[in-house]
Amino acid sequence: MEKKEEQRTENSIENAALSDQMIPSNSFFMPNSIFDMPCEADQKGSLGFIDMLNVQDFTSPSIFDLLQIPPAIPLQSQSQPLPSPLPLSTVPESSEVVNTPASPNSSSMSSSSTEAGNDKQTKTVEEEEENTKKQLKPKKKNQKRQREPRFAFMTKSEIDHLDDGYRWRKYGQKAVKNSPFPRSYYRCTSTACGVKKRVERSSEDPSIVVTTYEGTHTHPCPLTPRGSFGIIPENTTFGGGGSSSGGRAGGSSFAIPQVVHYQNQQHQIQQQPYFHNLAPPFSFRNTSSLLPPPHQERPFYPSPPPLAARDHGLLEDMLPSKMLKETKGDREN
DNA sequence: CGTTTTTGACCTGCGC
DNA sequence: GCGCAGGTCAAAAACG
Repeated sequence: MEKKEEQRTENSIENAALSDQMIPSNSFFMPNSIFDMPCEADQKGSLGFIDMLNVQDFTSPSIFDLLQIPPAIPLQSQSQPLPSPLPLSTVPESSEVVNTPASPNSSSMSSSSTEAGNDKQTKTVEEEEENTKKQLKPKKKNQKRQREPRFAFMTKSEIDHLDDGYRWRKYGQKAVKNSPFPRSYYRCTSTACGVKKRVERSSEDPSIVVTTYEGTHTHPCPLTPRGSFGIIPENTTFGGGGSSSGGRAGGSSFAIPQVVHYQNQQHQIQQQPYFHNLAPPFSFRNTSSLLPPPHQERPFYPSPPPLAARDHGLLEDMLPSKMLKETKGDREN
């Protein structure tokens, strides 16, 4: 049983989150860039954090495109150099993570999902809707449950449920084996959107919240009065406009998102450096001290801005020195 | 009153 | 086939 236990333990988080991707460590996706992009998103409809991740098709080019991310891009954008309407035709989701950092700076947040995706990605939004609905009820029969591409983030936060601009409804909570913290399951409240997300705290570091997004939003961010990132609305995280899930999770918090490396085979969450440049773009509750003036919109940097300078100070204030070391080390690599 | 959270039960997948 | 753990459902409760 021990073995099993170990395995399970290891999987607890990875399962939750991953298995699907490999995200290059030293480059989540440059908050500076992505979160600054909202300048554009802002004008067109405002994209939320998740939008950036999954729904790059509404108006602006995918962040991944912007970031010059090669092949391995999340969700639909994968192999889609240009923005296109949701229903991508046939995205050969090569499932495997083909992370090929285009450049040292390119943040390739690959997504690729191994398990799921294939079908859905080829379906139309409507189909997806139906599919989602069906899954809610009749499912439970044959056929393996299909899973969508997933993205996992490690976030240094006091609260479990971070605002990301979308509205989520909690539909379940489960105790995780070998973890004192339960895992919460959320679903996007938008009827046509079957995106889910799981939130759990790392048993190793309670201050870290592992958020796993699964699926692709089929709608623009509902909240975000004015863009999601970049502009930092008060009391907003991830540019979300306000509250999510009823906002009951409220409370003060700060969060430092960090992409987790989920390696299928290694089953290991690498304690990657929390965002190298997590400063501004990422807005978190009560982090005003870390943020630039709310009105300050930042231009999108095609290439990483002065990150090195940035993550210093901020990071050191918030992260364990150990992590910083790792961060540095990672960066040097 | 509508929406969201809570929570126990049920379903599913997987390893043994 | 069995048991375990993850994931989801759905009724009840809580909240605004």
